[in-house]
Amino acid sequence: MSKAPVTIKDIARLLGISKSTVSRALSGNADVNPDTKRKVLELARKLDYQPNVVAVSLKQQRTNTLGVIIPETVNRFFAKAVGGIQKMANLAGFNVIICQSDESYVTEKKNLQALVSSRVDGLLVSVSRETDRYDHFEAVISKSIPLVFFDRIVEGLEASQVYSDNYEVTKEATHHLIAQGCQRIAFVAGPQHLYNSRNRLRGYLDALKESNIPVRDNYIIQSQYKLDKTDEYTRHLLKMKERPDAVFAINDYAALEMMHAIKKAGLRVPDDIAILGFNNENICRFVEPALSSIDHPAYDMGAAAAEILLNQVRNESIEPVRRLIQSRLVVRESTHRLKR
Amino acid sequence: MSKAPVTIKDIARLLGISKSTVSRALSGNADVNPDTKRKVLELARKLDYQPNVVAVSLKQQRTNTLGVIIPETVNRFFAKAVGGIQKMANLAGFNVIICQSDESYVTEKKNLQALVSSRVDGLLVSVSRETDRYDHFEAVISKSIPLVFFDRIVEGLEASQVYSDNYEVTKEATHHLIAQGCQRIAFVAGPQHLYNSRNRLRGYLDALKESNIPVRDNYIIQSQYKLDKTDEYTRHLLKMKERPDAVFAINDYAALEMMHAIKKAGLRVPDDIAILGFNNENICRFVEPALSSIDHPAYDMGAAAAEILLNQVRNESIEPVRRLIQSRLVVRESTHRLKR
DNA sequence: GTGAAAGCGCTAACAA
DNA sequence: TTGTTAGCGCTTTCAC
Repeated sequence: MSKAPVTIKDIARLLGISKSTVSRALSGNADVNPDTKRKVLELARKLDYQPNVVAVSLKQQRTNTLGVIIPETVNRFFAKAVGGIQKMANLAGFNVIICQSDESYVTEKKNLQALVSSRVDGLLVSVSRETDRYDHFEAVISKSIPLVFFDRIVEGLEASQVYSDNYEVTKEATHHLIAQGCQRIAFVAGPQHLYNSRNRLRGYLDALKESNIPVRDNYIIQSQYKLDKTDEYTRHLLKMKERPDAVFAINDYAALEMMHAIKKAGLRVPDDIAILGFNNENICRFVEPALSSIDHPAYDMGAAAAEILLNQVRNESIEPVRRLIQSRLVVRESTHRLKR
Repeated sequence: MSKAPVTIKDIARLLGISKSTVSRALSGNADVNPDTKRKVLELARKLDYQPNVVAVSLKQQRTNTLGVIIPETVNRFFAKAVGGIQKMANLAGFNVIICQSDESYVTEKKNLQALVSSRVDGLLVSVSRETDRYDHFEAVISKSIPLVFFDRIVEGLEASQVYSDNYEVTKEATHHLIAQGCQRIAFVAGPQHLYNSRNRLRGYLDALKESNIPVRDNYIIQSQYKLDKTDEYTRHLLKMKERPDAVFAINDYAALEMMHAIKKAGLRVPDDIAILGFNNENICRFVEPALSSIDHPAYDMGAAAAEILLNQVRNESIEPVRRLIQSRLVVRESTHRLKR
């Protein structure tokens, strides 16, 4: 039912000129008789002519489009990062296609192929939790398609990386808990094939070591892949003989869920158990006690990644770049113990 | 620097056959000598051939792509709706391009033009808060591009709509507050040119009317466009001579912020002031008191909208459809008063 | 300043 | 079963 869209051919026919002239008039970067140009622009506007970017893309061998793969849009961190990406891309006149891997390697690989097939000019990727092999990225790199990882980065590939200092900030946060008098600090760790999860765990362990606090394996909880087991962890932790006096949660929502359970169990936060979140969602400020957390500038990471990618796309030089974006510890009530 | 991607021409040359044969072998829906076919597929895999969908799109005059315009990805409601859209689209072999209007009419219009220029096969739109005229949508409709509005719908256009019963559920929720003994119910209303905001306000007003509770204008707060004035509203409400005994917030985050301020002011929720949110975020369950809210099935709305659109795209019939998705009131502690 | 023609990668009607 | 050809909408070289 769809009417055929207006093309330069239509305009040319109606004006009795050739389509090359119409093209030139429309693009504006070639000499065209001002009078002809005016007529063309007028008619184009009147017919609501929209250039067919599909045709332009085919001709130019570039789509002015960036492909993005993130684990999930409902994850606020990535939603914000996408905001930064889109901002930068649009400023540069680029479109953005967003795919979700749903934390699945298989889906991530399919997304990648779809984006390559769509001939995006470059790729921005935050890998899925499940991804522990990188053949699909290697294929992209061998095609010389510019690729920038952000946040959930992959090491050892010829690709740029925008990442935050998970190691440093986690170490700092652990020291902060220790300074509050906490000695039995539980830590919920993510999958260890992920760069970020590894660094967080390292930061935690090194902080303990630096403070001569023995590491106890049963305080380290290995979070599962997909299932949300926060409920289970919490019960497990509360039942321990030597109950932890602090918990480093895997994110803010898990922290709040834990806090809820702890309070239900008749314990006080932070005096019995201090809680630390991850991501510094808005909501941290509005709960009681207000939740301490670690702030990652998601928007900035997305923007930085897009900036690097756009540079590579335009310069045709894809020399890998590494950019660190600073995270920071935000101390609120949930980890602020009054000194005794 | 980017290497030229492998094309069917390359495969044809390497195999000493014509590119039409390669095309046929690859597409699989034409008679090709099984032996030739095998050779083609083998070489294609070996060279990691990815069909150029740009060329296919130009040829076929359809892109197998849906365009989506939402106000913001950081809004969880839309993030979830996008999840539903992508699921349906991918099942049907369609890609999705997502644009954010940032709640701006101008950006929305630009997004729309970009998507039309990209020759998407259909459009899914939730209008920006600022949008109060619809010329840009009319232009799309006059081009016979299938268009489905979801959640933030527009009335009076030849387009399909997927919406939730804001009127009914708001009325029900208001009656619930009244049943709890609330008589002075404050209501934070959204911009009245928006269909949803209008219906919510209507629901609230009609409930009061049905219960013979006089409407008091100063209990109705007109929320501003962009600025988050929750802080200001709350102080204003708390300072009133006849302080409200219930507040209908504009969303869950605003509700939590209000709850926080109310508690800080030494008042109890729900006994002094009951609070009702909107959207039923996960977090509602983990705050104290747990927040009553209204649940909108965002994912389902997105999925339903995509389903309708895909139908129209495939059938070439764009007879507008209206689909209602049920919302529901979720009562928790923040509006549950013990009867005296 | 303008037009004719070629070609981007692919599909499909037609011919062989 | 296969090859030839035309053409999707656009840009760009070349010639005038």
